[in-house]
Amino acid sequence: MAKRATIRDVAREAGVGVTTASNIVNQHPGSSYKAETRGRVLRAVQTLEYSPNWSARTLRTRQTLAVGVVVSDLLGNYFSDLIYAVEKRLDAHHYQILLCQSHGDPVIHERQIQVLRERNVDGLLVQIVHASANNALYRRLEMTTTPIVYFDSKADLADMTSPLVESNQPQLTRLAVDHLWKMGHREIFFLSGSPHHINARERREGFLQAMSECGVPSPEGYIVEAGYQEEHGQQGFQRLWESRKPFTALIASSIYCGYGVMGRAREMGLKIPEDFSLVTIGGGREAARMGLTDIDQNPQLIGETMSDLLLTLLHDKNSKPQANGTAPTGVSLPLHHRIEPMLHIRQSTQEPKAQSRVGARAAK
Amino acid sequence: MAKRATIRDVAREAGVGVTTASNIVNQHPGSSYKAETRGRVLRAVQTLEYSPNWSARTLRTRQTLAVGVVVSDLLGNYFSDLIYAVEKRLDAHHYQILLCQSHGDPVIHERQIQVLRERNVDGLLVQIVHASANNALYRRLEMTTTPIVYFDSKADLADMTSPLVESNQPQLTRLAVDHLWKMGHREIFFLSGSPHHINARERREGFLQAMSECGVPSPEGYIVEAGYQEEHGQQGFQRLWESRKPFTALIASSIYCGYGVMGRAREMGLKIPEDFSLVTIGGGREAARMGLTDIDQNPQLIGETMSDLLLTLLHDKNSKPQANGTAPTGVSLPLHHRIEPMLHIRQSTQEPKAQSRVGARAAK
DNA sequence: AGCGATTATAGAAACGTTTCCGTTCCAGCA
DNA sequence: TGCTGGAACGGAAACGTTTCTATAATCGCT
Repeated sequence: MAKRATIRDVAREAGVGVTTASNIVNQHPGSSYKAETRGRVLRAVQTLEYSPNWSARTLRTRQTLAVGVVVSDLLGNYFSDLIYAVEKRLDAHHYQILLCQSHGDPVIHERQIQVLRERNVDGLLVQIVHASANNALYRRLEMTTTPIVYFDSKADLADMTSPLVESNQPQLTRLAVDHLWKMGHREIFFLSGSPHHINARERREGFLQAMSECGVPSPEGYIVEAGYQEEHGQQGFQRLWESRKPFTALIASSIYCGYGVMGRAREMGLKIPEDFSLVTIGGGREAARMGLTDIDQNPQLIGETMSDLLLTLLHDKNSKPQANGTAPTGVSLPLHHRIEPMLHIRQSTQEPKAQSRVGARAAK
Repeated sequence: MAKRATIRDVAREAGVGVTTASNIVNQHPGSSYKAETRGRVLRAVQTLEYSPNWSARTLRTRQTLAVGVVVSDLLGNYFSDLIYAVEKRLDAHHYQILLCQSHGDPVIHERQIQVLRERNVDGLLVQIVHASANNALYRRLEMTTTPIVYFDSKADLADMTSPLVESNQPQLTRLAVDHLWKMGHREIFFLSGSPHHINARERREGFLQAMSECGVPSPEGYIVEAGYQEEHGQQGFQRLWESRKPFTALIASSIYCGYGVMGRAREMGLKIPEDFSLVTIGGGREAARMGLTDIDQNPQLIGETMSDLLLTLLHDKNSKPQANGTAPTGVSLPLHHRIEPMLHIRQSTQEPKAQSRVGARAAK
């Protein structure tokens, strides 16, 4: 291919100065040119198939119109839904997204962020993973002027200045409890995620509070340590089963956990929802397909919120305090955004039949 | 934040020339420096927290280490699996990926590619959508020196010079037919995708051939026009049902189509696999979860293949013929890569019981 | 006619690299 | 001693923009 035309070529072709060409091409505000000149330049652009060199432009303007997105993994549709929304939103504002996966490794996580910053991205969207292990990283990032929006979880940091978007974690379990309780369930067990995970702890809190408010004296007994994966669901269900505790409803920490429960239940000849009801958390479209009552985290809305926050940060750098110590001068936008989850009632929950308390029957 | 240090700052701090600093920082091959000088420079880099300005570097070297990925949509896990693999592979070679969605709109599709090219990406991975509508676009891209790997479908172009990776389309249906036939099924219907889609046509061909080879005289009668979405599955199944044709097995064009079938079947009181067997195409993990016998397109392998192809193109630009007309000088790599699908046998298929030919029973 | 104000245009600097090309220094050798 | 050649290093050009500053032209108005 012939060498790409430069702005100088355009200027020469149109018989104008390079400033003129540049201003006209970029529709520089506050510059006035005769229609005829403008026409000549535009025609030159056409004939030479000129398009500006992005590197040169960003070198000069220090604006890449790119934002980095760091996510642990793209597997599963939670993050792909989220990124779907982010891409759509940012694209509308002519921002490109640079996608990175950290595969759950704190070291890679940090490296990816580092690389993105060296690439001069205008902003970052980073999932918070291993809040404790990466604490130093997040603290360092806070010293930076790079606009950042975090998501999915909280960092251990006391005074964050960057906004954070996540699900209203306690509400996830609370919605599930309320739904089941209203249906008449009284023995509701929660197969919780790993206790190391702060989100899991919050969901646990939500569960305990909701149960308390319903009048359950010591709800702690209704928590089963499980995890987010299918095997955790299996193991958790197994343990619950062997404990002989009676139950009529289960809340699974994730849809995978839910699958584990369903698998074991089937093996044991138990039917859902006839023998017990099941609510999953964050199952998305997959839960819909499976007819599972589910608490929707609304990843799309999360993505949109993140994008909007980042866009305002990008648009008005002042909203983030500069690291040199001066106070924020712009509008201070709220830092912690909790996206409200939604309950989708489907076929995996129904009113309990008194005689079908699973554990009780097993204990007979 | 203080202004970022430049290579000149490093040079000054280390008391060397800027060339020296640059060479040492980049470990420029074929340059020899005293260990002591190297030490001084490296130390300066540390103290100044120097990291090179990416735009300036790119401007000079014309290498962005970025590749653009254009995909119709991130919804569903086919593409997220694919991109998961792509990101992983390219990241290992220090390439970043710029992600775009075209939302199935040919105009946006073209714009995205345009934008990416203007950003001087080193290469492109583009899904072929609307092969006919975008024909001119693909032809134009072929005139370009930008390394490109296409995927997911074929363009209508006669002489492509860029490699293309896709599933072995006919094999998708053939595998399904073979599996069902071996199990003893004889009345196998294919709920096909939209006939405008070239992939659907090829899958149809595969189906017809496979059926012929099994000895079915006129297999055309076993094709039901449906589509890829859930409602298409519903409608297709409905029509099949109303046609009263007997069948013992169905092949669904996609997992969504399969869901549609399952939904209607349930409403009609039909059980899978007792009343008829069902095979879906490209259901991935979701099919595994649902216990559906499925033809796996292996998106991960597709992603890896694409990445590897692009990497060789990037590494050895000669493998792509230059647009100036000279013949390709490098190794000519095969252009059309068909990834072999895999059959996963699960619970949605079983041997047919002679008395349960669905349509026949309905006709009684 | 003269003059400031506005409009229309251009030249050249600056952004931060990499790299071409050149210089210095010194050991080795005839 | 004079010369060669390689090792070690530095100056400055070039990449293609945007933008600062300057200049020529036009115009309204006294």
